[in-house]
Amino acid sequence: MTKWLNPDEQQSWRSFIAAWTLLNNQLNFELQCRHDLTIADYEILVRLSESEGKRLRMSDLAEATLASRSRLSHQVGRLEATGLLTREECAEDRRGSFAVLTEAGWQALVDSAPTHVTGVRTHVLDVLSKSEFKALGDACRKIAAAISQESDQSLGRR
Amino acid sequence: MTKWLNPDEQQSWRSFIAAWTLLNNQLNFELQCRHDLTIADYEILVRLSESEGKRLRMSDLAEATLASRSRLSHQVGRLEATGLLTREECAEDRRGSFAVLTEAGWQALVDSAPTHVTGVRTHVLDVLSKSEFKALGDACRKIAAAISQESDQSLGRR
DNA sequence: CGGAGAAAGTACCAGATTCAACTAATGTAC
DNA sequence: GTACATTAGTTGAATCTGGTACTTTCTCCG
Repeated sequence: MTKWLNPDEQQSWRSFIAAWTLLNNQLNFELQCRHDLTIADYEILVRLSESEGKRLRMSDLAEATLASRSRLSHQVGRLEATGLLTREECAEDRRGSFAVLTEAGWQALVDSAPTHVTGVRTHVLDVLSKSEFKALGDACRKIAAAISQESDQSLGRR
Repeated sequence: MTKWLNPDEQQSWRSFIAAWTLLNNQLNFELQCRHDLTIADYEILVRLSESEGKRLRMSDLAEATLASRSRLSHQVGRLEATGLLTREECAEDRRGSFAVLTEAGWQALVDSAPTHVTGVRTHVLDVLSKSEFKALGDACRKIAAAISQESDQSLGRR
């Protein structure tokens, strides 16, 4: 028998959905308006910028950004078309390829990061106390960990 | 000058993104697998089911589900095609129309709700203590409220 | 070795989402 | 009451996403 959510739980759950949706829309809007980048683009640039040699294997990048391989492939294609990154083939594993940040990509990130970070600060950090934000982070860490772990298990069970 | 996120803040922020993304994927997967509904479909059915006469004006439904009008219009079209709801014209305002839950739509909701609620419980409520979940809800409420309020203001400023 | 199976990526296709343009009805101001 | 701006909602094209099938390369094990 299903145990339903009580009204409080329901409301919290809906707030979670609303917070994420509104936040994502807003941050995306700001980024797109001022720098012609989507959040997804931005995430990719960030991950590459943080990596050794400003490059990552496609799969690693997909995993880091929680995108499907297919989606990432399309997206990298687009970013390559606009010149923010390039693909390079991988010497050790000739099936593989790297996405590599170009100078233009790095510059795009440098330009857009202040917008994004300021957005996150304004809409999240400034709205919460330190402990509230920490609690949010902790809860989300647990949720993410639980799902990741579970899907590892079901993969293992195959 | 931009004030960057420190590593802890960064990590919490990324957990928030990860939690939402993984959760959404997972819940969507469960719903789609077993009931051939997306989360978005489900949300629409829920909102209609909660409304007077199991009907809502398109704009109200769009607002409730945080969807754009265009998106909602397409989506309602699809749900109409599968028979889960119908459109009815609005007598008071002849520009307007209602989305109305059909018997089949109600049944689809009755069937799928246990899957969804169980999913939310398993992946969220069971993973957190009562107070952790409450903290999550409270933080999200504040975030959502802040963004809504801000965009109201900027609308007002027009 | 060599053959079966797994992994990395891409390509293709179908479905979803956005954007801008559009129709039709309503509201408002003179 | 007629013209202008607003609002409700839809439409179609362009873009984005996700699933699956496919190619190439690697790995493992006999």
